[in-house]
Order: sequence, then C-alpha cells, then structure tokens
Amino acid sequence: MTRKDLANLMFPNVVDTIYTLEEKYPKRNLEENKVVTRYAPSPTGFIHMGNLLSAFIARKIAKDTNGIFYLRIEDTDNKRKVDNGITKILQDLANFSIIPDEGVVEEDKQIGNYGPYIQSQRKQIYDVYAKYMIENDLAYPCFCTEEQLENIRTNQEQKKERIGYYSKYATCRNLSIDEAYKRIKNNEKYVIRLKSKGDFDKRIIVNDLVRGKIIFPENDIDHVLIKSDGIPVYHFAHVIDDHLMRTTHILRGEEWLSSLPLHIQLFSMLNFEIPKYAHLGLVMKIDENGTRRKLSKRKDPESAISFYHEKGVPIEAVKLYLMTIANSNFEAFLDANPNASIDEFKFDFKKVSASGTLFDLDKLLNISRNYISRLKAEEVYDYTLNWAKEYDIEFAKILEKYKNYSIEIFNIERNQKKPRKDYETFSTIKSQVWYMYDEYFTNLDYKWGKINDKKEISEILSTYINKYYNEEDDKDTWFDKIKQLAEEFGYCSNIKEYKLNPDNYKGNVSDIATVIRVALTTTTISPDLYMILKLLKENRIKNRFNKLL
RNA sequence: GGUCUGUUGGUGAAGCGGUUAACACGGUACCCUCUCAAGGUAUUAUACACGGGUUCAAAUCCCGUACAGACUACCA
Repeated sequence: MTRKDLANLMFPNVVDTIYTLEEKYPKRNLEENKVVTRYAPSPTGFIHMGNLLSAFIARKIAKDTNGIFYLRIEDTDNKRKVDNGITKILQDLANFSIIPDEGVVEEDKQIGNYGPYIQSQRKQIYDVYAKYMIENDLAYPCFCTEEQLENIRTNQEQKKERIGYYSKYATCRNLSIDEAYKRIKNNEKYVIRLKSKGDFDKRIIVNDLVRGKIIFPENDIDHVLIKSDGIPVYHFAHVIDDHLMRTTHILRGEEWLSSLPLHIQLFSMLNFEIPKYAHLGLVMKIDENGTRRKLSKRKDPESAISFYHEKGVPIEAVKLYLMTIANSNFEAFLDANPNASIDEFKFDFKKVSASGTLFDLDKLLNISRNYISRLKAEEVYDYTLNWAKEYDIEFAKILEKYKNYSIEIFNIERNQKKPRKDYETFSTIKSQVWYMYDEYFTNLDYKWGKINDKKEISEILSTYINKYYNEEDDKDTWFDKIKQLAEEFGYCSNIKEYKLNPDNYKGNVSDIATVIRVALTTTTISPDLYMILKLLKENRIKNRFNKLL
C-alpha cells in the first residue's frame, strides 16, 4: 500500500491536478502595480460595520490602482448559513455603491474567469490540493473522536501545556498507511489534518502592511484542513482561493492575525506566492461597564448597516466616516479639498491605525449633519421623502402633497456660504419642521417666553397683524416694523441699548418677536422668523393668531 | 495557560529620536444676533499606562509590568 493508493481511496473522483489548475486559473494579465482585492463574507445575515470597513477599503485600494475588486462567498459552515444570505450582502454593498468587478454579483449570478466564487461550489478544487497533500505526506487522515480531542485538551490544560493537536499529541499522524487505508475502507469518520513540519521554538517573521514586521513562533499544530463532511475549513479554503483567484492583497480583521503563520506555512507547502496582508484594527465600542470590546453583531444595533438606514443617515455620510477611520489623514484632506470626492483621495496603508477604533456615533452624526447642510433643498426633499416612505408614511404623504412648499422650508438659510446645520439625519427633520404644516398644527402646547400674559399676547398679536403686517415687506422693512411694535408696547427696539439700561424697559424687541414666533410655531426656537412668515402667508398667519385671540 | 496585537486630553487621532505634543468632535465663555442653529474669537482639558534601560536627547528604540483585545474549534 502506498500513499498514492491511500490518496486514490480518499479522492476517487479527482481529475484535475495542481498543474492543470494553474493553467485554468493563470496569473492575471495586469500591470505590476495593480491590486486585486476581495471581500469574502460568510452569508450569516447583515453586514457588520467592521466588515463593511474592510470591504470599503478593499474596494478603495483596488480602485486606486485600477485593479480588481471581487466578491467571494465563504459558506463552508452550513450551520451558520441564513436564508437569502447572499442577497442581503449584495444589498448592503450596493447601498454603499461597493459593486464588485467580479465574482458573485447576484444571488445566482457570477462573473469572471476565476470562479466559482462561492466556496460550497469549489469542492472539486479543494480536493485536488487535499489529494496532493496526502500523496506527498503533507497531510494525513485523522480518526480521533470528539471525546479523544476533548481528553487531549483537558490533559493539556491540567499540565499547563500549550493547547492543540501537535507533536506527541498528534497520534494519528503516525498511523501507518495500511492502517489508515483499512479504517477508511471500514467507513470510519475522519478529517484531514496538516502534517506540520513547523518547530514551535523557531521563529518566523511575517510582514503586515499596517503593523510592519511581526515575529511568530512557527506553527507546529496539525490543523484540520478538511472537515469530516469533506468541506475545507477557512484556512485551507482561504489559501487555495486567494491563490487561484490571484488576490494580491488580503484585507481582513485583526482576529486573523494569529492564524497568519498557518496561512504562510500553507502557501509555502503548496508553492504558492504569498500575497500581501493587511490586518485592520477591530471596530470597538465601550460597554455598559466601561470596557472596550469588539462591536458585536448580536448585541449592538449600531453595528448593522440597516441601523443607519432607519435613522436616516445619508449613506454618503457613513462612507465619509468610514474613510476617516480607515485613513487618519482623510479629514485633513477633506478640509483642504471640501468639494473633493472620496475617489480623489489616495488610500495609504501607513495611515491605518493599528489599534482598534472606537466606533464614535457622535462623530458620524456630525459628519451626517455637515453633509446634509451642503445638500440642495431639493436633495434634502428627495432623501427625506424616501426615508419617510419607508418609516413614516403619513409624513411622506404630506411631503408629496406640499412638494414645493416643503422644498422652500428646507431652503431656509440654506443658500448661504455657511448653511444652517440643524438637520442631523432625515429622521429628525419632521420634529423640526412639523409646525409648518397645518395638518400637524393641532393639539398645541405653547411654550411662551418672557411675555406670557394672555392679554398682552393678544394685544401684541392683533396690533401686529392689523397695523404692521404686510406680506410684501422685505426683510429690513419687516424688522423695522417689529421694532416699532416693540416700542409701542414699551419694549426696547435696540438690544445693545436695552442691555445698558434694562430697567428703563419692559423688555426688548426679541421678546416681542418671540411672541409672534411662539404663536406661529408654539416654540421659542425656530429658524428665521421672517422666512416662516413668508412661507405661511397672511391667511394661515391669521388663522394661527386667531387660535389665541 | 500559550501566542500575537494594542495603550497619546472626554472621544477619534497626528507624530516614527530633538515639536510650545498637531488637528477634528465635544465642553465652556464672549461676540454677532428677533430665538435657535451656523459663524467669529478665546478657552478648556493635569494627554504620551507604569518601571527600567539605550542615547547628549525618547511619546518615538529595547526590556519588563499592568491593563485591554484577538486567537487558541471538524466557525469564519
């Protein structure tokens, strides 16, 4: 019995060889500096912030060099698969205009010459390499049961030894070929393990694009390569896929750093060229008890992309935020080039923070606020309407009914060098403009300011509307009249003067303006009162005043 | 237990052997002002985890400690 016999028994149907695969998936015909990256998620539900960040960067560096960004689906774990997993991923990506050049582009559509791009469809390919490794004594079948492995583990824990299947603990590595052959013939369950030649006392130096040189002990653990169901584990699939798909740069989270020695070892054993690696810091959050921890898909709603959709944060703002945490000099770049797009910014690995970034919702919302402030009123209208259609139908109907009027509302103090920044997200807009719509102007709760005497309020309002109000007035005329109104009631029309001699007056012009403001909006806080009067027009102003007279 | 990574003001974060240790968000005050927002000005924050070394010089290099995180699965 030879290794070849054993390999044939284990893989009777393999037709390709490692050489024919090299021909099928040849080196990409790209210039030297062009980068091939990928995003390789598992279809386990929505995309997590941290993953989105790495997808975002992967696409960015591919685009920066006119290279290729592709999408591969890593679905080797059946237990964690969810329904429509691929569609969900595609949707989230599309929302952020992260469109793959190659790979999986629809639930059941793949493009490109390096496929299939779904791991569950690549079994024949993995088998070729597994067979090769068996033949060449680089891997072996292991028949250990769960209990046996458990025993090894507890044994090691007791002796305070390193945990894992290695050297003297790796009993199956010494099984004879005949024995293994016989047991497989007998239909015994087995996995295929790496036959590691690594020495834990020796060091290897690996290079990471964001962390620089890292020194590791060599890997001496006989990791599982192929599970008992015949499906490879991540490590094996990663090495084969990224080689065959000719990925040049691997971007992934820091959680993979520890397995890098294994991956490098695998690349070398298979004579693959080693790609460049960049391990990104994890996206963290502060826990209730004040400690930092990885942003969790399960526990933290803000880790879901949909959270921002629901909140009405513009996607562009999320992208700007991601870029600022991806490259620390992006903010400075934006400062210097306020109108530049993200595409014009060059990503630089040297500017990636190695420590985990704390996810900062305030910062994101601030970016959102700034972004919205730079939009045109029509754009604000469109975005808000889209948001409302999904989350506030009633408001959506009102927006549609009063389209032009709404745009004028959104336009208040917008067309100026420094526009107002009071809309944080699209979901907060309604609470800031509701009073401009008569439909919402019911069940009112007036919050008066300094002047709260009903009689005085009535007198001020009726005097204003009868004696001073004129729809045609320009802003200066309007304000002059407000001043006159103030004087008439014994309030100072000049605030500076009032501040000098407060005792000579009942109050100042702002108190009078506030009465009008509250009568129209119920609140002392609003945008430019002149614009509000302009938009409401005479009849509606009178109606609102009459409610109080 | 083992391996690796990280630690700069309230937060994010520059800095890579010589700096008054940037900048942004936030906080505070004042100015502007019909309110608010914005804007302007100023201000704030005891900021380089700790202890050793190397050096004329260390936030920056080395070692140790502490803390945090990741990995240590037939999950990715």
